[in-house]
Amino acid sequence: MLESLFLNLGQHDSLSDEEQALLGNLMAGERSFAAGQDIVASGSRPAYSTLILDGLAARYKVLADGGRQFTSLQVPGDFVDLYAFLLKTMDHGVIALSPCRVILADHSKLRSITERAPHLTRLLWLDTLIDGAIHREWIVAMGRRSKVSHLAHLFCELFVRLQVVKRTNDMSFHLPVSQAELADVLGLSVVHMNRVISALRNSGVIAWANHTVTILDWQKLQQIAEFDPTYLSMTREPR
Amino acid sequence: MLESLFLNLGQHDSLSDEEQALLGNLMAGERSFAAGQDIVASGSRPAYSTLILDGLAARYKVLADGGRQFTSLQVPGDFVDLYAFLLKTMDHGVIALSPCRVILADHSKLRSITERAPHLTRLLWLDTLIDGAIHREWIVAMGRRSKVSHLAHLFCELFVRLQVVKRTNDMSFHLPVSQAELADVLGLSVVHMNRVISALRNSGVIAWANHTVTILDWQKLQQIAEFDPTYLSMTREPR
DNA sequence: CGTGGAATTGAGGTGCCTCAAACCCTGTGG
DNA sequence: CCACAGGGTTTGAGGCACCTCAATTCCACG
Repeated sequence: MLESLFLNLGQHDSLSDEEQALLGNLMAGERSFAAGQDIVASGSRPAYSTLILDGLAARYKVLADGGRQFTSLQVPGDFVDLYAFLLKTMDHGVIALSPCRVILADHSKLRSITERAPHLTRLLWLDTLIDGAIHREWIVAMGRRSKVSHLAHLFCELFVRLQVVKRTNDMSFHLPVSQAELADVLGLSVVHMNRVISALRNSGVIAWANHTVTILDWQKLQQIAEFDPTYLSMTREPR
Repeated sequence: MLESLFLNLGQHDSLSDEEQALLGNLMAGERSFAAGQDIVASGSRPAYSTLILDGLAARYKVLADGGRQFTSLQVPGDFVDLYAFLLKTMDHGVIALSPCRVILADHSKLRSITERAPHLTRLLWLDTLIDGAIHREWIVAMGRRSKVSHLAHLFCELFVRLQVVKRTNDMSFHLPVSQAELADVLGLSVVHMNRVISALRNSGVIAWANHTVTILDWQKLQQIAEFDPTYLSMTREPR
């Protein structure tokens, strides 16, 4: 059941049986959320962190004028709010974009891992660091890429991340979001989001139907995106 | 000499004398960098992390067309690349925006802290988590704020962060960057950056001369920025 | 004084916005 | 089985934000 978590953490360094057992003991209490529901509320002080088992979620902030911005997308095997363990107060919300099955990690147990399992602690820390690396990549995309390139980059990133947790199907993956939601990822209006998607479609590198993205030309998609996966730390080495 | 680091880490939770001593032992080897020099090169695999003692630095990425985007600004008391300890390979560079004095932390020593000092480990982890929180706020600013609001938000953030490490002077702080460099923070052209600055100046909430920003109306600046410092975790509590 | 980098201003073009309408699904009730 | 409702997608049109290219001014410094 924690397959995705093991795949996710295990791609950066090897996970011992003992560590897998510790994680098995850490994660407890499954929950389900419907699409559109808040998994974690902004301003709350959760006593546990949440791991996604199935589904797609996103972190977001809402501004006074009602504008919403997603700051990340979370896939199976991702902790949506591991940092809340130390940050304490949520300064943003986490919403389920599709039906989500999650499982919880008590902060008290996380704390005891930091007291007794340094290597596992480093791997969990690493998980939050990759989160940060993805944020930096998003900042670059928002600031200096064309919108088409930004979208291409997002697709590259999602494809690679989903591949790690075995949620791709050949060159396609499920992306259960509306164009309005995607617009809140890229920081665009719905109308313009639609035109950017059309442009990428018309260039023939991707297809998108039934909430499923198919990469038709991976080479060219990476080129449009200037995608370099280094920031995802996909090498297995001692950490 | 590690005053800024102690102020920075100590604002979130209390730092014991023992922990201060550990940090004193950790940090060794002072270096200086001139404005414009790379402190850490993109693609490198540093064996140590770098703490800023004095000066202003920034993380950045450069795209194929030459466009540059800063992904963060680093002030005294900040680790510029603490995450390299676990991420291993730098996927971006760090540049000195003003003359910088720094001091180093061997990754081997950092590792031993994670083996023997869990509370200090959590505080260092927290430091990287706040980094991430700042990134999320930047993403929101780039995606959904007006450019004037974005700039105002940046000034609010810098003022608060600099205040923590005692680098403000009443309501002013030193900001040794050109407008072209600021443009690479906000993701704008130099020309438009200049117009955004003018707009904020003309609204009477800030003054900016001799590389020094003076906040004339803190209330109103926060209002324009919709600034809520929660994300900076400026509360002292057990972590 | 002269010189080079930074700041500022002007002007014309493009990207992205908003408002608005049409179209296309899919699900639901008669 | 059809009609309709409602959300999502697509298209059109006019306007503002931000771009690029270019010129001018300002300043610090040799």
